[in-house]
Amino acid sequence: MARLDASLQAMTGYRLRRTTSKAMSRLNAVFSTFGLRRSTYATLAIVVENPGQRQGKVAEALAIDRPNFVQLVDELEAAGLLSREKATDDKRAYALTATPKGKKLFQAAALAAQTFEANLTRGLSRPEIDALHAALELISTNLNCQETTDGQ
Amino acid sequence: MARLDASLQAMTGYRLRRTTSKAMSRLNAVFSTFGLRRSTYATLAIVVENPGQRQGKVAEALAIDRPNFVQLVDELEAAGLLSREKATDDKRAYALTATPKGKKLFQAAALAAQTFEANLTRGLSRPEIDALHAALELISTNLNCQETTDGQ
DNA sequence: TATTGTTATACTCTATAACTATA
DNA sequence: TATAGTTATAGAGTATAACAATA
Repeated sequence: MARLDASLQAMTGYRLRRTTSKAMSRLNAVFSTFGLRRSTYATLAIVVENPGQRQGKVAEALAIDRPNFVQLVDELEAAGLLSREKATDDKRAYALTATPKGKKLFQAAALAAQTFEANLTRGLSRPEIDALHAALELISTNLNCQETTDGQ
Repeated sequence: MARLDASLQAMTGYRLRRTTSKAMSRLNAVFSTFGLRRSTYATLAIVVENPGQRQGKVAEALAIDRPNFVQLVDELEAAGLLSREKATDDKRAYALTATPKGKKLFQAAALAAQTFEANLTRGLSRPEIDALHAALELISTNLNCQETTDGQ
């Protein structure tokens, strides 16, 4: 007998889960050397590249529920990596901006992330990586549409 | 400006995470109609298809830490879906076997899982699905090998 | 000594209800 | 009344140390 999970391996969902789980664990290890996790790195990435965006918009872009995002921003702010500034046009809202320290840390972490990416996709050609991304995109789209078709 | 996470989208790791996260959430919803979760379904699948396997071997196949697997088996046993039987050759070990009720529930849940799979991969040809699986397999292999090469 | 299953524990991620201050 | 950010809380998944029974 080969693998006990032979029939599960036929399912894309199972393969996605197994591969992603392992990859995310390793990626967290990469970021931990910078005092970051995947979520704080991703937050920093968006804030560095989109200065002044509102907190809620950043949370939405990352598909993180707003209540959970509050503590992420707290953490990054406490570490001096970004700052909350009152939005001029809406006193309820905060605009997020990366500090110089935050930008610098992000650049270093991004380099490590790219090295990780290269190791992750080693053996895949550029067209193969593009095809992988396209397949994941299509699956994402299918999942969005399923909201409607599932209930029938 | 397009998407706030534009640069993150260039990374396979990020795409894997976003797509898989959404898919797993939906898959849990599918299994919940059978009183199952992904983990209990996967356990049931292996036990149905590999009767008499030891608890530790099943946990290992699913990459679930043994302490965490105990409560999964407890749950399935309490629901009358599988049974623990003392292994004949090793008094420490338990052999897991699905009950008739467990087999029946698994068959029904497996059908729902296949429907979910079809919706998930809608728009992908069989060769494209195979290529996706191969890419995920290669990435998994790369992740295993990185254990060695990362530290250098 | 090492291994199987177990207990206890803790940490992260995720999800929801409800509050406040503004709009 | 709705929205932005917040607080509190609860559940699932994950990870580790340590124990009893057995090998």
